[in-house]
Amino acid sequence: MAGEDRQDTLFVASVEKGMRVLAAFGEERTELGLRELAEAAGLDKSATQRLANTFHRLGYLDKDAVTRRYRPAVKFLELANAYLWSDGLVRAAMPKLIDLRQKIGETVNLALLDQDSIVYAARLPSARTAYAATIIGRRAPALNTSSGRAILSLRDEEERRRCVEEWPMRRYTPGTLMDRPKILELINEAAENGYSVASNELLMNEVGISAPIRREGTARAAIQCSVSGLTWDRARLVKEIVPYLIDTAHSF
Amino acid sequence: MAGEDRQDTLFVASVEKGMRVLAAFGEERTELGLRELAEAAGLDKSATQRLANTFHRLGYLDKDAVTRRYRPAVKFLELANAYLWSDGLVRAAMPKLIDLRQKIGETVNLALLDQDSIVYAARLPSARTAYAATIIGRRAPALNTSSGRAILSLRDEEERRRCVEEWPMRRYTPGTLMDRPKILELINEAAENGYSVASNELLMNEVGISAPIRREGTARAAIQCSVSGLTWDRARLVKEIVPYLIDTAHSF
DNA sequence: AACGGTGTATCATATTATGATATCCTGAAC
DNA sequence: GTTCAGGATATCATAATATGATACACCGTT
Repeated sequence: MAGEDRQDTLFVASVEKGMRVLAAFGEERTELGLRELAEAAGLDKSATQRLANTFHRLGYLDKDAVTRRYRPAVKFLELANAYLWSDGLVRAAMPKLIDLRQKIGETVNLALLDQDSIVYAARLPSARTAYAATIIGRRAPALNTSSGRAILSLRDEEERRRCVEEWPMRRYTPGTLMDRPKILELINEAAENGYSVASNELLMNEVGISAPIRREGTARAAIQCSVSGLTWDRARLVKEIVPYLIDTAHSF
Repeated sequence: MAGEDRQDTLFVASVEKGMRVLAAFGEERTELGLRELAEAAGLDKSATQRLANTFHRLGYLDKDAVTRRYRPAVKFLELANAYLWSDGLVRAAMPKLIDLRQKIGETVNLALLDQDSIVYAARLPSARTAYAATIIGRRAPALNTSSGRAILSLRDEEERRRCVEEWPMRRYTPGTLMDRPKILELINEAAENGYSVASNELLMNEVGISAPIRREGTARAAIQCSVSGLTWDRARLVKEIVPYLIDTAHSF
């Protein structure tokens, strides 16, 4: 191939297609037939058939013998295990998260900043809550979470402003804050206080309080506590949770 | 291609090579240079270079700018998230695991049987423990775990015997039981009692107690409690943990 | 300064992955 | 019971890709 259509010989396009198949599954697509999978992955039907069959034979996708629909297999969890071993910050954080959850008796999570989102790498639920709030790997816009805002609060003002202007937002509840100036104000407030609070952003009646982890270079993680807005008010949070949260976040 | 070397047109070999690269990472290989990665994946150096570069561009591998070594990226967690949404049993189990952990105040896990191993799909640590015991995705031989034995206890005697004969074992501690007849005896005992106990198998001083989940067809999951062998004896376990464990396991 | 090992860049081409298409199967509608 | 539409499976000819080999650059060690 010549000119601008020259082949990129350091990129394996078949692998990219393959990963689009795996990435097609998620909260809203838990099992898919071939046609749906092709559509969700944006691929040709024949390619999807080959790729799905390949992943099935490799053990990454299960195929229902009756309905012929595909869904992720347990090997997906092994990939996550590899990540959890490779991230020194997650390894260092886990015992501290366990201690914190024991101490305050509420749900504790570890959020990592990844581009303009946060992704939960550890979830220590204290009591029953929505399933989405108990499993790792969930991604949410940084601007809409107390963790994202806490992490950004360690950036300088110019960069905070730029991030708030450019990064995406998403409404999860009627209470999700979509007002960018207000979000910037909350981030600046977090820079003052050392923690950030978000109410009803991802779940109704859920209050998230986060403190950024200061460790090695640009902050990319925060510890978050999650409590019920029905049983906690701001004063009580500041008194009973914030000191321990900040202590833990600063102990790295 | 003709004859027995005929191309398998439903299998994408490049994708298989790609997944070997991702699967090269794990507890003992948290970050790898190209040469190490090629060796671990059993691939040619050039192929490894292309595949690693591809995964890096797709966001699945991070590359250290200084050392040029690769390691898994956060997107691995998103793949796990997809699995956790797609497994109805894990979704159904989570609130029950949270309740059980609250009730007994000890670590609670959900183990899934996958071929001849168990893989942890949910981990609810109660107190500080080894990192390996707090993260999902870890795989262990079914025969060496209380969960594997509990699940097998629901199979008929003939199949139990066959599994104990054929499935692999692995020693983790000096206390890991490697005696197949003895393991079969413990599985039969679990069939009588409805739960299985394993001491010092994966970790020293750790006692695992598991009850199989009876739900839809062949049993493939168990709920496990993990306690310290230093503070619990068998009588106390039977009195204070087993009833709640079995109640939870039977509530599906 | 020399050398070995690792990572990067490039090459010619064999082989693979491709999109198109034919065929089969199944559930729904009539 | 028959027909039909849609989804899944199987197969094809070939364009394009992924390949292993190899040259080169760089860096740490001796």
